[in-house]
Amino acid sequence: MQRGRPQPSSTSRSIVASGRTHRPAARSRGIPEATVARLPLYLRALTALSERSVPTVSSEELASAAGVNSAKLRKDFSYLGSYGTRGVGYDVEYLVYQISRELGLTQDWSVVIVGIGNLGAALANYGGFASRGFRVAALIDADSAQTGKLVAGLPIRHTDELESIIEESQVSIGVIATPAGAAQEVCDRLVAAGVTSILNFAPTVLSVPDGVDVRKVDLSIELQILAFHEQRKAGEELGEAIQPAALPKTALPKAALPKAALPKAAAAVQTTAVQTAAGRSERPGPDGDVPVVMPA
Amino acid sequence: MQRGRPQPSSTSRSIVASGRTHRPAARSRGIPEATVARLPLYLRALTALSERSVPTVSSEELASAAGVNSAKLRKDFSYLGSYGTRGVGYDVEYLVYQISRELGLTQDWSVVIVGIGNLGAALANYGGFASRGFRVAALIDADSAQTGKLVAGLPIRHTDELESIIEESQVSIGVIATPAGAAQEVCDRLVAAGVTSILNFAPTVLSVPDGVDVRKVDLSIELQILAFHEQRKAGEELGEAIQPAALPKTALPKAALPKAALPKAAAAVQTTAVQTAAGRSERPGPDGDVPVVMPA
DNA sequence: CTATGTGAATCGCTTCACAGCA
DNA sequence: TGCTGTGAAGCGATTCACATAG
Repeated sequence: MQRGRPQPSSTSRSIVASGRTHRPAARSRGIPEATVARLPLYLRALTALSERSVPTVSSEELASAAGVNSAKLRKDFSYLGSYGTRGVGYDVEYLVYQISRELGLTQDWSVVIVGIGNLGAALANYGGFASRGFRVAALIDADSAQTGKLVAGLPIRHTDELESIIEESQVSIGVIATPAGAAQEVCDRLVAAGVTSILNFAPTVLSVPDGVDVRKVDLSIELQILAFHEQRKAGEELGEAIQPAALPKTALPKAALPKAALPKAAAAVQTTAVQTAAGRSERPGPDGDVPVVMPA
Repeated sequence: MQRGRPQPSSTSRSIVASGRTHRPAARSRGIPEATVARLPLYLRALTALSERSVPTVSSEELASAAGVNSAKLRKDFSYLGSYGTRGVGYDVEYLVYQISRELGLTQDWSVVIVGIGNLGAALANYGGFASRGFRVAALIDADSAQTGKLVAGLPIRHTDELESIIEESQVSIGVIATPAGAAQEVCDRLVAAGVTSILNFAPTVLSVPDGVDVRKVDLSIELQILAFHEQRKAGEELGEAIQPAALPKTALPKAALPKAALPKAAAAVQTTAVQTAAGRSERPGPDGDVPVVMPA
């Protein structure tokens, strides 16, 4: 337990989020989460075909363009309805429309990007934003020295205006690109102001009330996963078992591991963590450690 | 020896990737992919505890700090071995070490970042890189006008040097932050030069030979997934069924949908992968997974 | 008595394989 | 004949619940 915070809703569930936040049974008409996650992929492939004026595609072709196998694609589409023609394939334009509608892209969504450092600027300049019904309502940063500067044609606005901006522009999606230490607070303010979906780029586990979806994008985690597999590959080549045998657990029942014995994996972190110290560590769990992209 | 390099083996399998690329049975000693994806999360939480000099944690505490439930955490740790003490909990330092080792963070990994726009710069400045055994060997960009400029203390080098840089620095992980159109070519060169793990930020499905892992981070996809849920929430409030009824499929057997009726969903990607797509893929990380982000 | 470690049940996604329609 | 749509089987991951160690 921890995290009590001025949340609008009742009990502050923690939950996390990589995928759906929780919500056991809330699918409109039951489209599997895994399928939803692939629809954007299909949409992108279909859009490319559409631009080349290709009228129809078979599940096989579309699947390979999207990088999935055809059985999976057909099963995915079956959740949307029977939009194909046996013996022929799928009508590209029609499918683009159906998927767009299913994903809610037939309407505009206002988003705000908080934290305009290199990453925030990159996101602001990202073309995929505007091209799919996402409208950047504002760019927000806590550094008043940045206020007013133009990024991607939009003026950076100060954090003080966050609530009013959300209100005025009916923002429902917030993108957090701040340092880890500021993420939870920004998140809380966004939620309190009415945002119900958050895309978090800060390396922190965010706590949000029920009903709010959080998805995270974490570079550090991705790299670590790659490292794991990379290590595995190296091991296979040499007949496995190269790793320094794990220190026998029994040898050190309690804390007893000489810092020196530990590879610098842990120690190093402190480097950046220091800066993160900004956000006091009163919070139990998450709170900074891995620094993330810095603001301007 | 280390990192071997599979070389663009025979047929250019497509594969794609969000999670592990494929490889049905290749786990060293069988740690589930879903567990591997969570280890970085635990490590981060543990690191924070370590900095606060907390000696031990219970599965319950650590789980809430990492945003997962305790049963899952205990099951995850059980794959690594019995590192806890019944009735007490886990020794923080010891666990940090074990997880670091398991993830391969006890050794250094050289990475190159290709495409130094806003995103590439953001990644270069990302503190989490250096803090976990990842060493940025070089920043590479195709724009010769940028060559030599310093970003995060490192000089930008020209694409022409890509192969020699990989060779010299024994780079095994490549981060692609170029525009979508250049991604596949950069990927091919990285792989040909010996890179066996790729983190792709370009909104494209990359084709790589077997043995090469690709993970992707795609902002556009994440936003679309959020939009889907956002739409669902709105629907619930109003008693569902607000969406403009789908055009009856039967009404337009073939292409017949007036462009104008389609939301402006299309228009932007035009990838290079379309042509090459081939093999099967795999599902993204354990949970949600994927998404995107464009370069400058 | 507490909190880990884990077999067993459950859930969800993927893959198979083929019926059915154009 | 060709390709979609889908029941059913197969698998992996999550959750349950409790035996077990300290």
